[in-house]
Amino acid sequence: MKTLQENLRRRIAELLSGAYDLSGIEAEFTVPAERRFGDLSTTLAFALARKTRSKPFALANDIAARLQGQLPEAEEVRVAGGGFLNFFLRRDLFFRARLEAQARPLPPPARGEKVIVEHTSINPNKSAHIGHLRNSCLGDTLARCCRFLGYEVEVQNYIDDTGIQVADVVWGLLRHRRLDLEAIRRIPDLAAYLWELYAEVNRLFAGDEELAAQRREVHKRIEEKAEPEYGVCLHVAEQVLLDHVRTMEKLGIQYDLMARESDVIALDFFKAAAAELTGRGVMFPSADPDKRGCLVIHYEREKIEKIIVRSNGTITYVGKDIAYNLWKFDLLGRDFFYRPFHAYAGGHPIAMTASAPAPAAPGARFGRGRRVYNVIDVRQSYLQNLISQVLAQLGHPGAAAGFVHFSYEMVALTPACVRDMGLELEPGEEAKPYIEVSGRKGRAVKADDLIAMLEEKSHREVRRRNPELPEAEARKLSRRIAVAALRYFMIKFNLNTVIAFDFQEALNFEGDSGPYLQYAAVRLNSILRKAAAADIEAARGAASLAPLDGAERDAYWELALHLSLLETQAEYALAHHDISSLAAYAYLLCQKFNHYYHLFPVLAEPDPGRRALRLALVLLFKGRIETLLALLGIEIPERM
RNA sequence: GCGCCUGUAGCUCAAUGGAUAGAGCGUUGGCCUCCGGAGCCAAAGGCUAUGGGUUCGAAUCCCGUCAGGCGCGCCA
Repeated sequence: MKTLQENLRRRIAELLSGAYDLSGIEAEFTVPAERRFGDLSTTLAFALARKTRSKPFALANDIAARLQGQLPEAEEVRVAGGGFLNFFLRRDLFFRARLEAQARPLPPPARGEKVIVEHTSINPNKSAHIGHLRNSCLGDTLARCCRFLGYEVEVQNYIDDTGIQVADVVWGLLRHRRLDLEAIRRIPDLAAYLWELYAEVNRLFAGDEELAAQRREVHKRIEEKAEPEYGVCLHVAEQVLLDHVRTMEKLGIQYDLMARESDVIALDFFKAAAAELTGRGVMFPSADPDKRGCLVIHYEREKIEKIIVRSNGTITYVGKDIAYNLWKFDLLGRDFFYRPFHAYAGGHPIAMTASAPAPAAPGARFGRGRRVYNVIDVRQSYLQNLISQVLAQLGHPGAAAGFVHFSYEMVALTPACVRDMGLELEPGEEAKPYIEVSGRKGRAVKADDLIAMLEEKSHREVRRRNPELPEAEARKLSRRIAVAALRYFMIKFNLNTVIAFDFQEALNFEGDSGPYLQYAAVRLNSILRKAAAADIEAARGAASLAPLDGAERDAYWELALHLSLLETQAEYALAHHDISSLAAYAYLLCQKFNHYYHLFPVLAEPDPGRRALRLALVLLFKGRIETLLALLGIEIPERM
């Protein structure tokens, strides 16, 4: 399809070049809402009319006359709706090309461009929650999308293992619960244990100066590598990180590199960045008396000074993040050391940064991205914009252009949902549209709990429909369905839509949901199995749509046309940062398919020509939906 | 105060400046004489918050107004 659109665009430009100045105007094609308008539509005439200040309708008619009969792909060009140029494709030719492409799929074009996707990046001090799931599902789908389009992709997860959040639970373990490292090592599900503890210590800290001072002291001792705090901190960060990896692996989400903040600090990345920043005058001593002794950067957008180096000489989060992001583009002149961290069941390794040469270091080279996607929620826009500004100020326009804050709105809880979870509402919160998810306040749905609920519901449904299925099979199937439901739910909304989390909606397996997509694919596979058993063969080669009668031909053609748009859709999703459009496309395809096979059964069709054509469409659909659902991280089960 | 985002069916959301604003849930009514009902068909439900403007064309772009959310720390 892509080449079809490109061919059309090029031919049109050639045919019109003598008559019109098309500079700055590109023919973009869309599929019109109704087939009677045509198969592909372009608003070229409107754009040209605007430019030349002429009437679009007359212009469109002239263009149509010049194109008529000159395009090998198009049967006819018509003008409608005041100036739309509508193309009616040569259907048999098009359909044969689709069958051909299916039989001999081409690998994606190599882009020769490395893309880094940073996602997840959860503080390693407690289990993951639903807010983190949105991040990871978006990030993973983005990474899959880049890979599908031919980019080399590296997935990084940034671990803030030195922050105050980890210090909080270290304080809780050592001073509040009075455990030693050995006792801490014996805690079975540490991340879940800390989930409770983190909320508890934050309640204790609130308004207690004495405890707040203790907390600062613990933080300081961790920074100074003093025992037992430092050892407990390392243990906690590593164990919780492994817990996050396990949680995400359930959803088919994998990482290539864990980048640790402690290594950014130990290797003094900021020193290299600071030299550049001061050299270029981007960072300078503040003239503000309140910020005496601080080094700051002027944030142009909001005309404020952001502190990068505190008066005591320590570096803020932003400072470390600037250094880390310079490293991602290979603009720092320094590199981490690396060590193996973990290997997935399939063999894929995760590396972790290190601050000294490691004995069994992985061979892969990390970083050196041409484009960097930071999947971080919208609340960090300010800091991400600042980094982008700094990249430009340091004389790296390419990096500034390739730096993308892949920003999305938060997941929140409705007041009703908070109450259902047995949690207290603060005064005034009842009237709010939604309430922020907070691990600190213990106000969140744990990712593992939600996954378990989805598996439980899915298991009940599976059991009801397949009572004879062995239990192990039923469990495996339930997991796949749960993953589909969750991943689809997390990406189906626009990025700037706040998800006001609702159990009923998240647990929905009907209609606009992941399991609906799986169901369509499962039904389709069932048809193919029965066709194979009955030795029915699909049409191929010089197929023509002629054996189909009117209504079916239109429905058939409609589906074939939409099936061809997968690559176009993926490119659109990436270019516009619109992951949800892929979910919508998948849903549209499955709806169209369900509709089609209800009207036009394959196996019961007596006419062999028609039957072979229908089967060819089912096969075409199978190929496309498998690819598309893989892009969304959704597996297609044998049955369900 | 400054910066960013949002307002669309009863609810939750779509709609790439484009043709008659679409889905799901919920409601009402139909459909297995079947290739599996996690499905299909149909009905009801809309002054796209509001007032202007730009455009051949506005839910979409611009300016006001109203209502909500997020960010702006020598936390990370």
